[in-house]
Amino acid sequence: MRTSKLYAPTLRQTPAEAEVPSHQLMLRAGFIRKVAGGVYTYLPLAWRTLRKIEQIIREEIEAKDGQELALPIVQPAELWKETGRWAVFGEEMFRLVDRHNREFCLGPTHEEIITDLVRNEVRSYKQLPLLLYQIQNKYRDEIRPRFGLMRGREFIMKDGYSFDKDEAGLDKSYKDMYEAYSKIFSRCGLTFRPVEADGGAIGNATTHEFTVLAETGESDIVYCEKCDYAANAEKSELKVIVAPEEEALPLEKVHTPNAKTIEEVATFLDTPIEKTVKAVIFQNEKEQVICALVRGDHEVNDVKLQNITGAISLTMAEDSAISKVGGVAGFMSPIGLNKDVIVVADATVMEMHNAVCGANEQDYHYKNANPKRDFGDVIVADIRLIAEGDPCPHCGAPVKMTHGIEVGQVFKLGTKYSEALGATFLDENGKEKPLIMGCYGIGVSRTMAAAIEQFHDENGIIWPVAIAPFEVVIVPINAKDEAQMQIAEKLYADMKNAGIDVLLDDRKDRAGVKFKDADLIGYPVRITVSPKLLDENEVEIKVRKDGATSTVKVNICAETVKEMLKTL
RNA sequence: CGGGGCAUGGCUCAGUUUGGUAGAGCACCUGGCUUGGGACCAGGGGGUCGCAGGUUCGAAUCCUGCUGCUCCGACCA
Repeated sequence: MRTSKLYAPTLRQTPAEAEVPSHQLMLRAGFIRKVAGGVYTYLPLAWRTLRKIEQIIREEIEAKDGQELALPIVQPAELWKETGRWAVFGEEMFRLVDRHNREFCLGPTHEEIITDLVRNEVRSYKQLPLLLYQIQNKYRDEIRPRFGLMRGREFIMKDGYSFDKDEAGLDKSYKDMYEAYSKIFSRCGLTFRPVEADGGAIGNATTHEFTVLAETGESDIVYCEKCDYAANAEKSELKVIVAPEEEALPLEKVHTPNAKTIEEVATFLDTPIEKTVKAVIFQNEKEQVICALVRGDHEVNDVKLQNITGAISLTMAEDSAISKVGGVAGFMSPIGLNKDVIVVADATVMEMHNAVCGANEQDYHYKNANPKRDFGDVIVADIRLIAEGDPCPHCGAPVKMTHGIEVGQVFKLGTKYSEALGATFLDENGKEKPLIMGCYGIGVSRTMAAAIEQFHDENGIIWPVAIAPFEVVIVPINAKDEAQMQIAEKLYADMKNAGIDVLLDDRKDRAGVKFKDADLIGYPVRITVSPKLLDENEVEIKVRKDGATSTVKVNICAETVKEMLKTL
């Protein structure tokens, strides 16, 4: 490919709409253009990178006997109604109606479709295990698309599904995919970490997220440096902290004017924050009010809370809902609320003595609240969010926290979809059983963005070789100079013959322009054909990653670069 | 959905407070000159100022409504 023919319009200035590096750089370097909120065109450079990522995925999944197929994007509502997810997905699903008024959606994921396919064809355990996958656009009408390709409404996803006859088979399929994913992200050159994640609505399902470590990541990751524990913060379990025994004092109502936040209350009453109880009020999709109690210095883990209450969605409660259950925002506690409220207390709260909590009355709190005595009937559970320094759930050492971008997830589904859709097979004994399923996703377009988040500098992108749009760019300082162009053309031909993915920047622009573009787009290696080195029959090699330069004779340049690419 | 901000040529923005008929830099076209880090000179093209109403002799500017984008909070690959 020659740059003069390449459609890669670069921008000198950063478009105002972009906030994070990957978004800014993909716009500037001519990788993407926005068409609508969360919807982008992939230009040739982006498409080359995406195809390279996809190819790596294909090779690794097929090494585990996965087979690629293509499921439809347009999907009938009936299948989704069979599993109940037509309602569950809610606003996030792009829905459409055809001329006969039949309902469809644009696929946000494909469990329904794939299970429907398999239930009609798989009859016997002899046909198992089965691993099917596809790579295509997915559609989710996100509340708030942002960060360019990191959270789009249309995005490219690899989704795979395994079908097994028993748990042991599922364990094997899961392990296979876990290994394949580790290889995929390693081959893409990414620094990543598989972390334990929350199984969500499917109870205690086993699931791992593959997370690329990056500042701008939206996931909070906790990890332990002592052992190999790593988990999504919302998943991590916490031990109960038992406060030292104290004699229970009588409950006392105290005036606390203008003290609404827990810090203000603690300061006002001169009480350590560890002896206060914080109430956070949510409401679920049925508008039931849920009062979550944690120690004053702790935070509520809303994912855990959602699982425990079985809520489909949880939002912060409105003031009207709070007053309906007899509470006053800012002065909440379970003491004195009516029966319409669901109270969930963190296990640590129940072990506290003589604590401070709200009095459900403007400007009043209680002192000496003893949860076991005073809080009445409450659900006790682990609903606290882990924080830096909390003990590691495995070994007890203080945990660290970091941010990550979730690029993949492996999930043991079990029989959730096969039971809902009646996908069964006959086992060795002729007995009908539901298929045991697993599902495995990779955000392909997000992986591209994550790579940029992880590898860039003030001059532009720094692609890992494996997923760079081109591995090498040849830059003749002056494309109007015949001697230079002759060398450049020779190198271009040599490298193509050597199987190098090479681009020739034959534009008649000044050298500075071509250098700036090369850095911005981030080709791993740049070859400069310079009049200075012409007499020696040499050219310069520059590595994008560390800026190292060296010179090499023209006749061995291609093989030198070929070797060099293996080590970058 | 709640809360901020923005909308003027392809891009970045000025002009809006105090109405008077649209401007800069970059990009683009032509010619010249130039080639190791986003050159220079000369000439040129391109905008019904997001949309719809209204006020006014006159609206990018004032008023009303809408739309789109974007950032901060609850979802997800």
